Amino acid sequence: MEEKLVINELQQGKELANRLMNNLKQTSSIDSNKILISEILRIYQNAIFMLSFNNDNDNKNNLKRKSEINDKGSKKRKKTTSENKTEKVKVYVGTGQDKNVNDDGYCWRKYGQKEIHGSINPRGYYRCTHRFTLKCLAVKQVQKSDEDPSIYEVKYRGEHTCNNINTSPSPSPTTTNFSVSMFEKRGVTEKVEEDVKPMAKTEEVIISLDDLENKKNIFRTFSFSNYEYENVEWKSNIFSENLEEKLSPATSSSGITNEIVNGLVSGENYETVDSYFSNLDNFVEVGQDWLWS
DNA sequence: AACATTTGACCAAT
DNA sequence: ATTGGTCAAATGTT
Repeated sequence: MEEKLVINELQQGKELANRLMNNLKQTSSIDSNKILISEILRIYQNAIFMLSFNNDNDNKNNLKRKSEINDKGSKKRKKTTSENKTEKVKVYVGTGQDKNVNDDGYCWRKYGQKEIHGSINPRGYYRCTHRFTLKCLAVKQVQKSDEDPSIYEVKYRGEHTCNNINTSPSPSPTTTNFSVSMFEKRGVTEKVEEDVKPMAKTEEVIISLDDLENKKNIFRTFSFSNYEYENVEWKSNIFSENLEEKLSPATSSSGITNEIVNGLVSGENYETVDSYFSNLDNFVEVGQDWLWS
């Protein structure tokens, strides 16, 4: 049924793209087009995201072996003893427009930063602010992608037991900024939805925003398949199909690009949306640079 | 004063 | 010896 979610996302993405194409032929408001493009980008990112997690599941057994063997060893790792063993990890990829990647509804406190071998960008380590007051053991790692500086890879580990005692009027615990991330760059900060809605002047835009709410719910309720915490680079887990590719990040990013382009291109007809956005690189560039500047 | 961040040291695993 | 994750003192911010 996760597959159905992906298909649903892609179908709606195509529908939105078609609508955008019609808008472009006529003289629609720029804002309305921007929102459509944002939605399309977000939908495809969601779909890619979902698919990549399915791939992780496929590889799960291969990756699992090592740590299981290790668990039988006599050595234990430090004080994490209590819940030790197989910790669950959630990973999500946000765009650079997630101006504040940390703003996921929880309060985090940075406790470390490391240069990672083979990576250009350092990895930041965050723990829940309520670690000591409420014994909330959730942690996360944030690392800017080397391949695409506009992408942040965030790895979550451990469950929040703090019930998210907010220090600020921010989203509910289950809300992520992912769904609305494309809108953030324009705005002044925090109140993303409120920044967007005032520009909902045309009917087109209003419909899009309604869709947006639906998408947010879909994405929010989509349950990513957790997988065991492994030594294999989690960044590559997201983008690679096989282990060989994981070891050569240079090829992996282009790998997924080609996959997606192949999926999008359905013919030579220039009038189709598919060919209009036949190159993902341009596609992404449109979303990130041309869109808001 | 009470937080948060930075950053080198420390530790476990390999 | 190397690496990734965490600690904690120093420093910064509110």
